[in-house]
Amino acid sequence: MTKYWLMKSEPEECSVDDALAAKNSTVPWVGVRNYQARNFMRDAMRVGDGVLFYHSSCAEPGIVGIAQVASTPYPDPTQFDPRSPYYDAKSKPDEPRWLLVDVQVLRKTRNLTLPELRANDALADLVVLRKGNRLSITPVEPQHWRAISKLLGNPER
DNA sequence: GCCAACGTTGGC
DNA sequence: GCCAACGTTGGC
Repeated sequence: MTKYWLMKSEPEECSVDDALAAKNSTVPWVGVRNYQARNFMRDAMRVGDGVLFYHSSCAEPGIVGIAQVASTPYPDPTQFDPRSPYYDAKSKPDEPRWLLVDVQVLRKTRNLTLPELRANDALADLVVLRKGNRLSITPVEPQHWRAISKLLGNPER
C-alpha cells in the first residue's frame, strides 16, 4: 500500500531545483535529527511512496514539487562528520542513531503556498498545518494527497 | 528579530 | 520518573 508524506527542506540547503539538478533528480535526505521523523523513515516508508517536497524557513513556504521515496533507509553519513552541522558525537558507526532515505523529485510544481493550503477546507486536518507542528516529515492522508494533486491541477502523481 | 510550541537534557 | 532549563523549528 503506497503511502504519502510531506518532507520539509530549507531551500537554502536543498531546494527542489537543487534536487532536480542532482543525478537522477535524487538526493539523500540528510540532517533529520528528530526521532519521530527518523522512525517514519525507518519503519513506515517504502520505496515508491509519494512525497510532497516542501520549502520551509524561507520567504514563501509551500509545496514545490512531487517526489517519491527512492531507497530503503540507511545511515545518514553526516552524523559521523565532525565538520558537518549535523554531526552527532554520540552516534557510533556500528550503532548509527540517524537514518535517511533517498528522495527522487518527479516533477516541480508551482509553489502551493502555506496560506493557500490553510485556506483550503479539504486540508483542514493536514498534519503539517496543525498548530505547533514542527516535524520535518509528516504523513499525508490519501484524501489530502488527492486534494493537493487537484490544487496543482495535475496527474495524481 | 520575535516568539510560540515543542523536543531534549540533566539534576534530583 | 519528574520537571525546569535550555535548544530548535519555523512562521511571521
